[in-house]
Amino acid sequence: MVINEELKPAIVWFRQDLRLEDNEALNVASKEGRAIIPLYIIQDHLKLGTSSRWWIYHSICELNEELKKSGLSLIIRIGNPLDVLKEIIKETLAGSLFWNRCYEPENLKLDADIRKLSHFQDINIQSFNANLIVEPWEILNKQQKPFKVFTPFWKTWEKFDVKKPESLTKSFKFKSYFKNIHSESLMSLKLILKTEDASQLKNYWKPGASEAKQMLNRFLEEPILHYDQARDIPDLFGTSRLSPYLHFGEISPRMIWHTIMTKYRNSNASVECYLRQLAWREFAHHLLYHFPETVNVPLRKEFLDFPWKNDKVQLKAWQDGMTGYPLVDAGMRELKATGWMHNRVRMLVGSFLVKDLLIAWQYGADFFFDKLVDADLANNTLGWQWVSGCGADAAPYFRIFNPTTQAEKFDPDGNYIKKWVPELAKLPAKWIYEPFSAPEMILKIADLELGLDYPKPIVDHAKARLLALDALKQTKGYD
DNA sequence: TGAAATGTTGGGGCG
DNA sequence: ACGCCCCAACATTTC
Repeated sequence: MVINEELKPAIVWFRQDLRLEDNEALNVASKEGRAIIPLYIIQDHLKLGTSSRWWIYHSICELNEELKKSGLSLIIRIGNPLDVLKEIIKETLAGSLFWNRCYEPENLKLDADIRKLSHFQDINIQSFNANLIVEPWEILNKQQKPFKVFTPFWKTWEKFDVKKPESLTKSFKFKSYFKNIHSESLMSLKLILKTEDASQLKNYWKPGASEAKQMLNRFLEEPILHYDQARDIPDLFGTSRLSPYLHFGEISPRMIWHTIMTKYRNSNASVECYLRQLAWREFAHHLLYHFPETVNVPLRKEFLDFPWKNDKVQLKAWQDGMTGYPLVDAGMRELKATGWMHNRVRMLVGSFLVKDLLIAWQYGADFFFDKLVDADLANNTLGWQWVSGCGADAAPYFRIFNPTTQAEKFDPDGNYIKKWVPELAKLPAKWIYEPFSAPEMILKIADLELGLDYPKPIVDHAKARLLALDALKQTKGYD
């Protein structure tokens, strides 16, 4: 039987765009007037962290609910996307396949393979931009090369128009596909994603597009106006905490940008400071696209033969939040409990791992990728290469954070430390940054025995700093 | 989107 | 009143 061209359904493949609003692929498909097959594929080969798996499961449930309200039901499949897509196209005789672009090297490779399907099948394959304000290849410097420094990138980025989000009306109903198609159940998805490995995250997060919008609105009510100051205090709700929602595309950067602009037309310094952070996200994607090898390899090649120590026992102490430096440990424990860490503290724990412990940044990046709910290859890579001094616009090698000074500056009352390292809660603020310097009497009163209730420092920061400077100085390119 | 070392200045104590 | 020293406080340089 010949299927009328008009009736051929469109596959909308959801990837890191788990929302219905400002979703180009979905919009275009619905405008074509075809029946829509919304699809999500658990890619069996894709690297997914423990926290990401938990997040995806809940996000998919949400997306499914939202789709149902609009008359669609999400099809979930497991496997190699190329095979899965071939199968579904064959099954449904789909006439179009749409998705919104992802920018990781593996995903780009995959996209290229999938596009080739149109050589063998009569199918309209298109991808769209819904996840970045400016795509990585759209920005180049005057020499037609990618930017390696943030500020000039930002100056250029700022000048681009930000496309207005185009959204479907609330009561909109999609045309659904008439035939039943096999889909994995949410229950089996839950098992496959091993969500129980991170079940404590439910105490801190609610994945999904509607929560993303609420969080944005809450942030725009007031916190954004103090962002430039408050963002450095990990104990405050000074940052937007939208990173996981942005990573999974439960909210789009364009939605954020336009909501901010509508509310604060004459933007003040604090608002601009926040917008810069959105640009950092785009800068990270820019770098990942142009230098895909930097996922594993330092951008600055003189770091290739850096004499890392990579001590496994110290790595474990860092991961467990048992270094004996309270702010470092507070951060690592916040990460373990909540799947998130305040950025100020990310910089400190990063500096500590790489420079105090001389453990290669890749170990830190792997651990973060597994534990973070906002695990994002572009952002994670940029962050770790930045703190190590081996990346683009990186912190110079001699910039070594002092865990005590940072704590005094950014956790002035020790509230953040007390929250995540409760065994130190009884210490007076004066000693909470350096329990190992406190007099015996103070420790006794605080009911604290170092080495028993809380570890002694695993390294002496002052000595570690000198060793790091020495090692870094010998790195080629610095003399 | 550091921190430590080194340099400079100026007020106060004191002979 | 003056010079000298000490040392905060701040500025500059260095890693």
